[in-house]
Amino acid sequence: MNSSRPVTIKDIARRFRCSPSTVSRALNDHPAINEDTRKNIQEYAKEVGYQRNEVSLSLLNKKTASLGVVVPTISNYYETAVIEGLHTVLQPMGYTLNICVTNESYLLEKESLSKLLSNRTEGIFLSVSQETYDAGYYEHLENVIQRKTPLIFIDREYEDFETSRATVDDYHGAFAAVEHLISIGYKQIAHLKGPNGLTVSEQRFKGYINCLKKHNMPIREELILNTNFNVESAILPTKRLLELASPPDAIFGVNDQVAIGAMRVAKDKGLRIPQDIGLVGFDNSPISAYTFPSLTTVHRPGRKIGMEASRLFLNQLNGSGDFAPESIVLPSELVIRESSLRI
Amino acid sequence: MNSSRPVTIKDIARRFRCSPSTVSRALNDHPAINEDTRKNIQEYAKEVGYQRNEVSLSLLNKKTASLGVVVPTISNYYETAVIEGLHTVLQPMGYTLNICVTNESYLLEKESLSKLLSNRTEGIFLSVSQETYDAGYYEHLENVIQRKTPLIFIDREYEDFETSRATVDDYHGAFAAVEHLISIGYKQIAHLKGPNGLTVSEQRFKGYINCLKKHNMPIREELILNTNFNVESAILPTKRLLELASPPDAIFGVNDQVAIGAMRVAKDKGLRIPQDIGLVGFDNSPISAYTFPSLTTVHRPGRKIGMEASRLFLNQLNGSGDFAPESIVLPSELVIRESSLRI
DNA sequence: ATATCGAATGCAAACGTTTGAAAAAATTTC
DNA sequence: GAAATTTTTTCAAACGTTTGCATTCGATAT
Repeated sequence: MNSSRPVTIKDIARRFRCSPSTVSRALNDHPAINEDTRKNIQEYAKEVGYQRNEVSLSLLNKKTASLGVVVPTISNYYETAVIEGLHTVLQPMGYTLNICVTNESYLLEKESLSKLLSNRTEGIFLSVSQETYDAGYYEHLENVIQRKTPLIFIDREYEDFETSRATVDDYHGAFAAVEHLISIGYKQIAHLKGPNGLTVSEQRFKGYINCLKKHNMPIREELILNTNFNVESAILPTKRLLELASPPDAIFGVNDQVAIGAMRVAKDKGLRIPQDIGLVGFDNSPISAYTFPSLTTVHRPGRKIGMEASRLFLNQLNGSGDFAPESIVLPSELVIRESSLRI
Repeated sequence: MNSSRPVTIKDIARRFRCSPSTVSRALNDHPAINEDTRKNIQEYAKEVGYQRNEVSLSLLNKKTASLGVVVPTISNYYETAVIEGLHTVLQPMGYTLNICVTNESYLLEKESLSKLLSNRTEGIFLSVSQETYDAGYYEHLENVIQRKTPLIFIDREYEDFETSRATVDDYHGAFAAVEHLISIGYKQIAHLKGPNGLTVSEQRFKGYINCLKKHNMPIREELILNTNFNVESAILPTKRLLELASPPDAIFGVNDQVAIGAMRVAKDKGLRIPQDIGLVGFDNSPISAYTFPSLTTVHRPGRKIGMEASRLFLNQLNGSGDFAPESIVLPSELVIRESSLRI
């Protein structure tokens, strides 16, 4: 029972009738320690499985080597890709990642951040939740900034903070996607938009609109409907689109999930893709290459985003006092597959 | 610059010319504190954004409220589902999850565990890496057990440890999958096996073998090839299978990824699925429902596994001294789709 | 024999918080 | 106005580790 208490430096000191300082120095190969003492102590420590209590060190040095990652969800491919990217860079540097999932809830986001600050996390990667944006609150962020804890926005962001951020060029990706549909010859292009207010949604929406404008195509309000980033949320809106008197001949979904939902509905209605209706998604999730027909989409480099975000964090950390926030915008890339290739 | 140092209880005490104890008690609504004092201190604390240093508390109470999750990867659907399940139960209880990715490497696994122990993590969920099993080392685990840190195995496990574990009934899932193929009328059923040694691989393999035996079907060694759980690793083995003088008329893949890899190769060879060759996977990952044809598979309840594992952890934590490890085995369930439905 | 030096070790403070026990202050009682 | 009582506050130790400075102990040089 008692054996479960971890061995401390004091325990070892008692055993050798010496002071904790000596043990500490012996374990850390301090030169001023007698060779024999050092060897004996190190051997004994190994034998009893001594493991330095990093908590006490954290307190002493005010360094925790832990970072917070606050994301709306981890069940999407993209988010895990980002986390993997963060991991790739930061785990080898000794950082520990504390993953917090907000489920798109403002309250959970607030609590997560508060918890991370209490735990003296050394940096926070944040992709804000949908509710947060809707609510328009950002006191919980003020808090982080006041602490001068490096805060890196990932993808979803607030425009009005002096922080670093890593985002994908959603605007041009969307623009390219829609332009591709136009070039194929689609005339009535609908958009299944993401939730209002989020930068991601709005940028893609803007790309859609501006591309239509550029090509002098009419913007039909009834062809723009909101969805929620997941498959289910696309079902009803797509049905409504296809039941219109003048239905669209192509749909640009805010992400792959939504496009796949639309694909389902279209197939159920007996429409042929891409002959009767063209489809484009966004994300280039692995699944998009295996749907039937395979889905034209816009590649979003999640792993790279994670790695870039790490870099931004490290820059801010090592930056001397006069730190200037950086914004990294990675290009997105159109991936043309079958779902839009009407000949 | 200086403003970034977090406000401490001592700072507040100085401000009110009182002792830290008073501040601490005031903040914690201790009854023995004067109402006015309490209010003033609380107000001021809020104003300056005081946030309790949990690190110091961890040291004092020997409780860190953090748990380790050590997994080979997070880029598969199943793993993230498990993590989500863990999250669902444990985040509301105030636990923080430290995710460590081993990339199937023994060394990384060892280091991760060591780090988690040093950080005085209160429990560890472990899905052992492939290399670890191959190497046969388990000293790093002895260490965890010696510390009496609750260790919960997830899916991949060692047989010979007295720990709790949550696994899916791979054996019967595989058995059902193969039996389904047989019932449809497939005669030459190949198996793309996972890496040798891992329980997951071996159980599914055993299900495959025993089902063939039960139905008096010959076991052809050349129809059993190893893969690595990912799409790419299935390509070559499948090619070899299809180039045999007497090729299989069905393939049971160790997971969906592998089955999808096989599907790719089969289609490239001009084979029709399920008419010319039947395919079954394992996992019921979201992608499996959207491949063409959709993939027959075995559902593996990742979220549930995560939640059950949490329960096991909590049991062990709250259990009085005489703790007996539990093994939870969740049933897997055959999901029949198009890839095996030859009429 | 004593001063000097170098090597090895110990002391004490610090990180931020909580908490039982003691002390101080305020209030009540006679 | 003093004693008793209650309310409020402070003291000190503890958690585990590191580290500048002081100390001790031999040994060497004078």
